[in-house]
Amino acid sequence: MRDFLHEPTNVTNLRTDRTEKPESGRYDFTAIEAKWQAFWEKNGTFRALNPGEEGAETDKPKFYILDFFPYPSGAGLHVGHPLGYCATDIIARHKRMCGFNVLHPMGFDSFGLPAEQYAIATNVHPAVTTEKSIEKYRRQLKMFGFSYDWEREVATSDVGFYRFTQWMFARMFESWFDDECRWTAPNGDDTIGRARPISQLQAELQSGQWGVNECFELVRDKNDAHRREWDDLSVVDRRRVMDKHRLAYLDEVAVNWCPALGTVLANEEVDADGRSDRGGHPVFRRPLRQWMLRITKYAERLLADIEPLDWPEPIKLMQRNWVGRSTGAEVVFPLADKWTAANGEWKCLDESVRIEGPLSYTNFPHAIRVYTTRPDTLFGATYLVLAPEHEIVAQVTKSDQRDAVEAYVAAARRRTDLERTADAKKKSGVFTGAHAVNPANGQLIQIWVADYVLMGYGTGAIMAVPASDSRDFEFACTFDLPIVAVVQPTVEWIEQRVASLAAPIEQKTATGLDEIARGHPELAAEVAKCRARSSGLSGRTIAVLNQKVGAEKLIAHYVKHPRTWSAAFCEKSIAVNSPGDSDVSEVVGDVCRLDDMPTEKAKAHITEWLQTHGLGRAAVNFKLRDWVFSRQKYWGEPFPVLHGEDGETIAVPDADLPVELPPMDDFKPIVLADDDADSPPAPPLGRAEAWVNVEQDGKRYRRDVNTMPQWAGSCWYFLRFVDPQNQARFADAEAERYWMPVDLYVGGAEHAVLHLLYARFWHKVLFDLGLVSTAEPFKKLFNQGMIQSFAYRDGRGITIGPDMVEDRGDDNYVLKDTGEPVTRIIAKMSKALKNVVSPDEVIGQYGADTFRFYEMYMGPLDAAKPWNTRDVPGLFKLCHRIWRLVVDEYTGDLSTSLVDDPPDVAALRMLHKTIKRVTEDIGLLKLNTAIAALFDFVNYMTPLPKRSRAVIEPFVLIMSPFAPHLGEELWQRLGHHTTLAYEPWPVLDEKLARDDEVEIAVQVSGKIKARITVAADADDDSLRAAALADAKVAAAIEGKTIRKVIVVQGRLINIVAV
RNA sequence: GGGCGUGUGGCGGAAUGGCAGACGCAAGGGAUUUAAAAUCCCUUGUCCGAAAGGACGUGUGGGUUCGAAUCCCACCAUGCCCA
Repeated sequence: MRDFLHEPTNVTNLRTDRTEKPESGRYDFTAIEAKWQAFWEKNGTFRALNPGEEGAETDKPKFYILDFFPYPSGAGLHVGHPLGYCATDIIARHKRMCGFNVLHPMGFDSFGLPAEQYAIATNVHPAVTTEKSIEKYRRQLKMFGFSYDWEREVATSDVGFYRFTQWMFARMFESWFDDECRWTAPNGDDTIGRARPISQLQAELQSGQWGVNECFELVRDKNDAHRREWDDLSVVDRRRVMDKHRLAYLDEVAVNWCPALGTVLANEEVDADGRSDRGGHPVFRRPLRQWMLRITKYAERLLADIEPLDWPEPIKLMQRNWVGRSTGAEVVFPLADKWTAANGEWKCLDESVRIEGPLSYTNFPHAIRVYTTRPDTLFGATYLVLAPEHEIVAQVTKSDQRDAVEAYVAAARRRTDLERTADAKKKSGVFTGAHAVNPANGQLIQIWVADYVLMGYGTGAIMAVPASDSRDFEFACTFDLPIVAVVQPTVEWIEQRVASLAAPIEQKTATGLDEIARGHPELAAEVAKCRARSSGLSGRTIAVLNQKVGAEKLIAHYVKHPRTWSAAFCEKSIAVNSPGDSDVSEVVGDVCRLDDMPTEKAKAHITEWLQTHGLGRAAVNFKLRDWVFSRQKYWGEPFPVLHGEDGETIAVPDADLPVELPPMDDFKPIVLADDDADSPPAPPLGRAEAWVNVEQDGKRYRRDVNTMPQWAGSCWYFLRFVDPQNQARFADAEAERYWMPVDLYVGGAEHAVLHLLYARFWHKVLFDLGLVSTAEPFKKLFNQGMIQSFAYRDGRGITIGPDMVEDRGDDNYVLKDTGEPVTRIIAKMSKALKNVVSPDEVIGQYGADTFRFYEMYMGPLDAAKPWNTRDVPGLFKLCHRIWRLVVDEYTGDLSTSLVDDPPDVAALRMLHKTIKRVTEDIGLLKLNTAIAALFDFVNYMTPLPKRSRAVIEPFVLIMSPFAPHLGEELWQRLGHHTTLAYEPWPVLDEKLARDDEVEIAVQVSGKIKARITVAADADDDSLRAAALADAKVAAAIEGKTIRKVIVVQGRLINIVAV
């Protein structure tokens, strides 16, 4: 029977009955969508023209609307990808109809690890698999009818694209960052610090304007004692000076080395157990020579410039936290066996050391330098902790501790940063046997090694103030190190501590409160009373406690016995015990006194004291690290540099770009034993001998065998979209000035920090070098939510995919096999759960317009929401109903209800209300409620016997951004001969969008008692009178006195009566 | 462990200080049909009630306000990001 129905001839024969619909009148989405996609492509409907191109209307305002471009994986799109694409397409189409020149491009982020892994797994070259994946994505994307200008498509792995990625890298290699450059940018911003061509640095040095010190740092002061002149430097040293300043530089840095994969991994490619994301192989921290980008130089500007951007506040916050700016001080802790402070002066016991000039933070041998955000707590620094990698560890360790320290350092190397800091409870560490001098009070303090201190932050050493830092507190408790309170806790904090110490009384332990009670007999009595009541301590009880004992006494107790409170007070407050009554006779010079100072003042005061005595200096620190920019992979951009045999590294001349990735049959990395932490990396490119060895100007060089990370191409692809065919430059300057910045950038929040931060940094370098016109690339950012899927959970809490579960209706779900009931939950789409939905099926069954409607109607664009296939037919029905507003399904002609008569006022009102709602909601990216407005319009129109063309035509226009194929088809059937893509957006008549009469709720003392209908423009007095005149209202206020009447225009009236 | 977000009918959601549940799905009823699908119309938060009507109701508990889903505090649950 089914087969029979699918026979086209038989179907035709069956169509004798009037209820069978002839071909011409049906909503045939397959034919319609194919027809209009072909039409748009053939007519170049969505070609965006650059200034200077024939036909370009540069007088129009521009709108650059961009999606996060996808990574083309082998699996193809799932329904999560197009969510943002549908939204941007609606905006783009709306903007076109509002008279904007719209740039709306699409491309592919096609270099990177997943493609390479896929290629290795299938043993097919990544170039081949990537091209296939892109074709699949392109075909899928085209099914949706997106109005991309496909002639602007780019792929980051195309040589025509990555030659400019290389060119930009070369610019960074040949630039340095001038911290002190004050300049006014073309956009009018006054800025400090600028990337400049490195040739300018060389010129300044050559001319003798600037010099360098022993560390090859720049010295601008001609009288600096440590200054050396360019002319006095050897050729090698001159080269070192240059290399030290480049924005792209080589350095030994600690990286995640995975021998089994033969490559370093990014932090996000390492899981919490210190194993590789792919394959679960061990990962080691070890120093390796890597390409680095000096993003830290831009930390201040990355922070400052994010402020005015129209980005979601949480994303801005995440970026700020990532940059992690903090202010504090760097402090010198002299080693106890090398220094004494006698007669008001530091004396070095190591006679081989000659100190030139006065002691200072940078001129203080045999000392440990720490960075702290809380220099005001220096008097509470009771020990020092070094990161296991700290170079001074071996030097300071005493012989009887050497074995223990070395074992500890070796073990720490096997742990990732994540592991080391994650488990805050289990503190580990080892004493070096050495001591340092606390410079504020002269006391000897122990030096420990512990892996909760990371080499990457600050100086790799910390001063531990257990009373003011929770990690130090736990560490001090674990190893029984001294705890001295130097900041007086606040009343609120003490109250909260009392509460949390008292809370467990009921259950088991009362030790915390007992400790307090021991110090204060009055309190002990109260505690006993509470315990007798066996109710624990409520907030009220604590208030009573405080009244009897007084918060001041509790605070004083904390200051004396911080350990008993089992928590550190880490906030800002008032300094105490600084120096308190400790013996400070050993201290150099005048004693620094901080007691009674608020934290900020104390910070400033001690920082100045440290500076004066050569023991420290004010410092700003960032969590942001320089960007590790090389990978030992095949499928990425080769570095456009050459390494000479003499150690010289030069950029490949621009004329020789691109440096093409050599074709290799064997593109796999050399993999090593899992635990071979010390083996050298062997990138695949190293095996391309013919490619690696080059000769230039008679000199032999080797190419760099690393490749760039996946982020590289995405740092600037939006610039290439502006002028994708340009062979001479990454983009024509005039076109760049016209289109940039991106007006709206839409994508998932998962790239919120890294991609967006890297792209901003990259853009700023280009900006400093005068290559682009805007300091920031993305004006407005919007994060679409994740599309989730349903899954099920059984009694044991195990998650089960939908294929195992039977839906018995009414939220009743059971296991197919056993009939065991399960509950429906919302989960991520994953292959493992088999709950991934492919757009191909949905579009095949219902069409692209229905798909677009559905995804936009699911809920707010930025919210995570579950895909529910069962809801899709509702939107399919909407397409049908819109169709029938215009077309007679039986004949295929225009509907007989469609008339040329002028519309009645009610219909006109409905139209203008709909225009208003849809227009406003599109502007706010609230596309779900915009579609609800379309539903309302259709619901209103459908039962009407006559529908005026004058309301239907504007409706077709405003629904067309959502369902463009349907829109175009209806527009054509309504007698128009051109695309509606550039038809002016219907003009709203505000007067018609508002009703003459409105229903107003009348409350009596906040409860609704009646509803009255009044003129929309009625004033307060007449509203009040109308409300009081209502019978139900009169009944409700019977016998009461009216205290107040609140009138909210157009909303409600509240009569307060008692 | 820290930060940020979310919590509303059977389900997705609407309302961001002013009539809670728009709109859609699902469910039920009716019209049409030989029948079904499709279509069109109606009902549908919970509880009490035959009905009229009433009470309750936006995770929980408190607070601010004439008025709170919306703002504040605490807690619970859940998601994301970072460590």
